[in-house]
Amino acid sequence: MSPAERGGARIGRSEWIRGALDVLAREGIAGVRVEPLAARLNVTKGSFYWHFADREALHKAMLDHWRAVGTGEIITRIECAGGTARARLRRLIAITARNAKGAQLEGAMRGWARQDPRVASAMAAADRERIAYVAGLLCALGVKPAAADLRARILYLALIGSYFSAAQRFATGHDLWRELEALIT
Amino acid sequence: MSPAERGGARIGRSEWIRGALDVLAREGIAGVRVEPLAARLNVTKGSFYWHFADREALHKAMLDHWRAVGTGEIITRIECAGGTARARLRRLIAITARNAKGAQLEGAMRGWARQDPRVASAMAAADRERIAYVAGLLCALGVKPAAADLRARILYLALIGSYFSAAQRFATGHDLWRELEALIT
DNA sequence: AGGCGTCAATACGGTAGCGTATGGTCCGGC
DNA sequence: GCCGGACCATACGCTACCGTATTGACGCCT
Repeated sequence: MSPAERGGARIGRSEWIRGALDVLAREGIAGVRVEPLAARLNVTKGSFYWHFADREALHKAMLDHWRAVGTGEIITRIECAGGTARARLRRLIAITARNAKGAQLEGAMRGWARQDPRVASAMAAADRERIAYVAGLLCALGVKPAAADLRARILYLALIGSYFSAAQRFATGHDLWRELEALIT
Repeated sequence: MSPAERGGARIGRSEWIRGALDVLAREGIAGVRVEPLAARLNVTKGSFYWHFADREALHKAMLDHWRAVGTGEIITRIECAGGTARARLRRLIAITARNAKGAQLEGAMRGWARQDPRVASAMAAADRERIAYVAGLLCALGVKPAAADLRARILYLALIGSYFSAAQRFATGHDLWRELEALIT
């Protein structure tokens, strides 16, 4: 049975990676298995082993893709939108604190990082970059550098925490983030 | 080969649960598998299926155990130690922000909760209880109830975040928590 | 001493997933 | 028209793990 016969189309490496990140977001890295993923993509694993040497290669590709596009995406978006430092900070919080899709993936990545040192070090690099960005915004708001660093870390930890808060009620609500914003500026 | 011949001892349900929680903390729920766990405990799965109906039953027992002893443990410890509200808050932060062992388990539980609604609801209940406790402490320090609730949530989110911060450097350091304590009181 | 309850070892069948090998289909260039 | 490369299907062997069934070791009670 050829792909055309089944109505399925031929796919490329990037479709595999996208699909894998999708599964990662919902089931964690343990859910990223070749054959179930192939079924989701309406192909067989014959396709997979054409594009990838093995499962490990897919994992590496997923991480690389995340590093390349997932890491700085938010910062880029905010910087492009422009505005004052306060507006950027607001936008950062608004974008991050909602946006369930990205939060799912971020959370799953952090779960993955707990078990794979390479992922952990990629996360650490992303964390450094993002915290530095937030600290810069706070500096622009007149917070002294030393305090800005501490407060950027607090804000960032709270954002990470919101990805894992089982009680959605506690992590959402504009009140919460407005209060936090007021506290750290 | 009997257990005595191998130097191994007969074990009970609770050893299985403890061992399973151990593995959960290190590898996530997907790592909790019957046969590897049996090997770790120096028995065979013959023992497992004596104590549990199936893998699912172990998962349920793990969750029950955590609910029973893991949830309120910290609060109890702090309340027993006594002291002023500020001292209790300090102790809470100190105990929670370090103590790698508990953090590992908490993190793994939160990862598990992402995939199992029963775990998620247990986590949510624990979150409610703990946040209410922190809010109570803040109230005792003179923070108005509405603000106390928001700030308790902020502190709690930051603590959760610290479990998942890939860059340890960012989640540790007494400066960070002292600053946070100063901000919310 | 015999019997019973508790716990564990072992052997077994079944399934899911990994990776390989091989051949088939489609499509563009010549 | 055919040829080669890109992509996929299929069949296969292998391992890890699940759950069951059966038997065996050990302690305790009478």
